[in-house]
Amino acid sequence: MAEAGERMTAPRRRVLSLLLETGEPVKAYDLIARFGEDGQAAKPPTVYRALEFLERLGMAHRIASISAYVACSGSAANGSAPHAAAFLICDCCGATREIAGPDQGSIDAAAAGAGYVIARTTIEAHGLCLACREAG
Amino acid sequence: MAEAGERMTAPRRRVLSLLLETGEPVKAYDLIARFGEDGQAAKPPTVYRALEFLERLGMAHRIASISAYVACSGSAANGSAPHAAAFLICDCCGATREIAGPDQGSIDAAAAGAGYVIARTTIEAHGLCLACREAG
DNA sequence: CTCGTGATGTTATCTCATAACACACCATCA
DNA sequence: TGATGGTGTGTTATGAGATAACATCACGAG
Repeated sequence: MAEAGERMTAPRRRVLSLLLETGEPVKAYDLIARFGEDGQAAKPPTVYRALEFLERLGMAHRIASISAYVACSGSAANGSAPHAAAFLICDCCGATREIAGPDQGSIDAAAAGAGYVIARTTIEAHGLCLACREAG
Repeated sequence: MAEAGERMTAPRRRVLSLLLETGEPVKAYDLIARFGEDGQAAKPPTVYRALEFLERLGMAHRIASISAYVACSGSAANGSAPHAAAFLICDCCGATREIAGPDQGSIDAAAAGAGYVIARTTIEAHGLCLACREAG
């Protein structure tokens, strides 16, 4: 997966660790604030560059509709290629679940009909989770 | 579609008009800059509020991955309900096509399995359009 | 006419993200 | 072993995207 010469360095590992600890989508500036083990914040480019790296390797995803980042819960975390991501996002409490994307093939087919070749697809489904519906 | 008491007022009409004129995704601050017929810019909340209204009625979509807005090219422009949106986005030239989303039912089913009820789904597929592939 | 809801105008500020440059690390190959 | 080139990091500064809060206005219902 990684291009030759790419390394899992300390800041990248640190950002991945923060994403994994959290388990839910995290804002970039939350990562920046929590970056230093000693409570020291990082500079924004440090974290954004790590996020770009992790996303490129399929170990993290950006959820654009809420401007947040999350560790990949699928097979990519184990070293497979970057993959299509699909998320269920609760608009009430923010709880987010990554699910299997529905039929990447149909998107590719529709794209081919329009002349496009697709590299990455993100599906973001907003609604309410069970707990928030029950809470009214 | 519209809630009782909601009106298509002048600023909303103006923003929709700008979106329709453009035909491609437009940045919010481009709308702000072009808002006045006389070249006067609008204040950000004017345009953001109009965009929120248009999106709520299914007449426009936000494409979060590129922070842009586009008039809906589907049936919603004619007055149907807000609908799932799917976009093909060229990472090279920015050309964007709205396509029929693949099987909203399968997303709803997957969401139900996780306890979620989905209100809005956006699919954003990034890749290259035909022209950009041919251009190398 | 008056009241309530929805819409607008305005100021200020907040959050998100990247450009640009200098320097450090590390494998490799002469 | 030391020159080299790609990759990564640190730092400063700034650009871009979006919203909070509050005052005022427009309009339809009663």
